[in-house]
Amino acid sequence: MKEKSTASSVFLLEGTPPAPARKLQGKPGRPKGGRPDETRDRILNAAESLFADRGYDGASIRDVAAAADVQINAVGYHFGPKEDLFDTVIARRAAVMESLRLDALADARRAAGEAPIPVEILVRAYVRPFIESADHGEPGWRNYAALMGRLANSPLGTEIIARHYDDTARTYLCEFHRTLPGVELEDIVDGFSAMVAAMLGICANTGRRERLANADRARAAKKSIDVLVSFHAAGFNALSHTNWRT
Amino acid sequence: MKEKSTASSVFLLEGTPPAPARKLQGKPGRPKGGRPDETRDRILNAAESLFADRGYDGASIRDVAAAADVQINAVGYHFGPKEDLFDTVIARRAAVMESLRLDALADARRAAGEAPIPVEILVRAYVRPFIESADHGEPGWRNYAALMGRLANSPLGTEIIARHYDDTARTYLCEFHRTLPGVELEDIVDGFSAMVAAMLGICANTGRRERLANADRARAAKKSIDVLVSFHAAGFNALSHTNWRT
DNA sequence: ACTTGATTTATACGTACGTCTAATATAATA
DNA sequence: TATTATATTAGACGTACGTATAAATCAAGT
Repeated sequence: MKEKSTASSVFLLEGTPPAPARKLQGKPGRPKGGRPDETRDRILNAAESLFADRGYDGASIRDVAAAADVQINAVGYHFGPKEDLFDTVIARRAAVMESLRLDALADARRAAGEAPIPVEILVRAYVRPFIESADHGEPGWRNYAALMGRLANSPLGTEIIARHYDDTARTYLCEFHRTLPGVELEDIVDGFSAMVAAMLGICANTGRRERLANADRARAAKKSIDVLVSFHAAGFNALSHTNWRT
Repeated sequence: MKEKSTASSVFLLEGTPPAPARKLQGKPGRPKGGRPDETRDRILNAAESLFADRGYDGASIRDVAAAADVQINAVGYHFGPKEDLFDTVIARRAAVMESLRLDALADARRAAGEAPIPVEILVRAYVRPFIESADHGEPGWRNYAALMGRLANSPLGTEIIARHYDDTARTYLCEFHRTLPGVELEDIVDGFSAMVAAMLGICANTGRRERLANADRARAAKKSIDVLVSFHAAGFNALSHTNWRT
């Protein structure tokens, strides 16, 4: 296995420009005008899409290799065992997403000054990067969002999510706590979990919402975000107005 | 070597392991005091637990058979192909759950008379049977709840959920619509989806909520239900007070 | 009592899986 | 230029998978 900085891969997330003709040669050995980073990204994109569609166990390394148009062993060569490939798929976009969320939070903090950040702003700052990326980002983001939704309630996913997303979640929870000082942390966490679950459900795009609403197509991302924000901000506010001593 | 050899039979005879506790006899053929229904339930319970832990592809028929203490082929004999086994696992509890939910809705309708049913009552009627079953029902309900959570955002799960749960969902959506007449159906469906996602997230018991709240153990089901109901009822009410003009 | 069907054990088949090794050709480096 | 490192092709290994078949044994109907 080789050790390599992920900087190039993250950079390539912005867009894979040329899409060079593959299968330049059927010969073994390092290809002439080879671009290893492009190969790595092709494998990661294929894995992301297949993991999203079929799950970790349902997507085989052979499937990934075929979709990426590489030999089977190229996958193991670049990413090691299957679990490492999976984690790499999650990690490269988790880093981007968390940075977007922290940026949005920093903006909100700047706008609020010393005052608590309004709940609506907090909710929007957390969910908007995810939903918008899944909607207008490169197609990979849509697969990634579906994959995260599928992972949400699984043991494997929980471990990975903890590793990549808990830090930012805690940062947000502190802000929620500051905005809602009378609410117990456990209740805030329940609301936060509900918010995340709803966000993932929207982006999973299973078609159930459209079916139940008798709609012929998915709503615009902007409307989804607005409804989600309004709904969950009201939920958070209700936590401080409720007396649980029933 | 296609011909069945006698050597293998001899090997198996001398390799007979110590008889397991449950095995009344190691002989082939229908067992003496056999209870086929009990065998079927054992297989379904084992499958339910393993599908919940490892997912559809991650749990093998061999795993299920071993956990149920039956031969591999007993599974296929009783339930057919793997997909049919999976559907049977879902179906048996879905029928019970939907009946509990429709009962709760009927009670609410009776209490409300001709008036709209309050949102809090609707939310509680839908989520309480699920959360309570997962909490103090037979242990299989906990596995079932975890399995449903894992299924929620997956293509396979979507198809199965549609088949078993959409009818009742539509019935509830009608009531929500009656209670919130000024709200578009699509917005109500968004709220309903958020509610279901939060409910499943609670019952999936991944431990993330406890970790983020620095809690050492899960909250009581009653408190979870109360928070969820209060939170989501407020969310639904916000849908009618919001102007989506932008 | 006899026959038929149901349920179990035992075993096998063909395929797909994740991983590994070897060979080879280019890139990078000294 | 010589040498090492890297990226690719090709093939194989051992295991596990879902499923199928045969035989054995008991239950149930006649």
